[in-house]
Amino acid sequence: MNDSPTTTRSRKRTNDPEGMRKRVLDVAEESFQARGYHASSIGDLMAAAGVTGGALHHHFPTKKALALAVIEERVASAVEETWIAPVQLAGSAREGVRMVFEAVAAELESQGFVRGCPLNNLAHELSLADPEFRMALAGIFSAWRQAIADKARADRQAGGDGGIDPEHFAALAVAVYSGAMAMAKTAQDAGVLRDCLNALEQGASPASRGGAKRRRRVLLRPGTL
Amino acid sequence: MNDSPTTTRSRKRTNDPEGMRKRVLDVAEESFQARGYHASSIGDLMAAAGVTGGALHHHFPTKKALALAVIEERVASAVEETWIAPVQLAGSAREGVRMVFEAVAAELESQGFVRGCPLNNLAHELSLADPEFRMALAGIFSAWRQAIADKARADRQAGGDGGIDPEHFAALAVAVYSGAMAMAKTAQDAGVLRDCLNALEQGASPASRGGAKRRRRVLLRPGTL
DNA sequence: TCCAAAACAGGATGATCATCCTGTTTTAAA
DNA sequence: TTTAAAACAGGATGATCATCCTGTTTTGGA
Repeated sequence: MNDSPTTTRSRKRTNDPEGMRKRVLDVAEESFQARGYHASSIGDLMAAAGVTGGALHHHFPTKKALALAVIEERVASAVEETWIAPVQLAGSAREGVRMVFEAVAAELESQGFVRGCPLNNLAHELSLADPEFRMALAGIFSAWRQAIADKARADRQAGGDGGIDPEHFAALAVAVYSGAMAMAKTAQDAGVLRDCLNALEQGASPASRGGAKRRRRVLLRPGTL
Repeated sequence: MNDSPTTTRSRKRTNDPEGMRKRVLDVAEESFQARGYHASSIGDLMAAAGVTGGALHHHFPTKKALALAVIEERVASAVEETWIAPVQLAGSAREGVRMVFEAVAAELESQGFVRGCPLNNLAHELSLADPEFRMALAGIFSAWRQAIADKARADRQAGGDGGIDPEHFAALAVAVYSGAMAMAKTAQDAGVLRDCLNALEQGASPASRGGAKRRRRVLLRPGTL
């Protein structure tokens, strides 16, 4: 923002490597999410973070190293906070999934636009670009699925009766969320999250049960952004 | 190389605007799928298609115009051939979905690698980049969902018995496929497609508690076409 | 205090990219 | 045959990009 006064030579500099690294990661996480990896130039990132080329290069020698740090430190923790912790705290895997879907849908609707799932956004762009990217992203998907499967397994043991295979249920939950977010991002409408949750909870069978289903109102005006 | 009747050394050029346009679209479709939009340079595309800059610029003035053509002419028809037509020909929406999942899984397994869903790949990278991209991609998602919903609606009328809302079922099917393909691409393993299909067909319920809930009977016998 | 390493500054560099421009050849209608 | 537009060739151009390089300042032990 502003530097030293004009007349006084306040050339005092305070090193703050952790803070500077954090600012770069903040900006990179945001830009990768909004514009993607290839569309985010490090020049833009430098300007947005207020960081010089030397400083950025000191902390992240290459753009790839920066992206890897974003994936491992930010995307992973976003999945952890949004999905893994809530599911572990929920009464059951099924209920945890429902709560996350509803929480995300509500957040997107109040926010008014959809930028998509950070993990899926980067996974689509980078999985085939570099094996290191791919492995880092695959690990996050794996942890995500595992957390849901663990919860479902615990449910099964507590309830005594076995339902669907926990691993399969976890794969389904992650897939539905990922795909619904893709559609929500493209349509800029979070309503599809509710549609999918609704279908999931009704048994996912198109013609197996008569009964009441209700249509939910979409709060977002289509066509915005 | 003596196919020309005249032995003059005048290099005859034959204009083939449609063929040249097709070659460019072929190469662009392939590269956008494998590397993405931003990672595909038009220089690479020119070399791969054997086309000069002037010719490429004549047919596609900008890279954006080329991508829009790929989306509208290639991605849309890929979804049509892979999903819409098979679902319409299937015995039911549910069965059509199952057949597509299995066909894609089998193809990916024999192929040995996973490049992902063309629509989702471009949707993730381009939906937020440009409103024209976003609308073109949203239209394909919409047609995809609509085809499945129409089929499910027809099933319901034919069967008399009403199940889940056809629109919701369609959203779920597209979401599960999209998300499963994202995971398959990142893991480079198509097995998750089978996991998700398995979970879908078992009712998507992770555990039933103490016999309070019974597995729902599905109207359709397996194996009918 | 001294000094080496870490932290930071900021310009340089070469490569790459999408687009544009001028000119030539082909095509089809007049 | 004439002619104008379409089709194609291929280099030019300026912008952008990621990385590197040289130098300066700060920091934390010794």
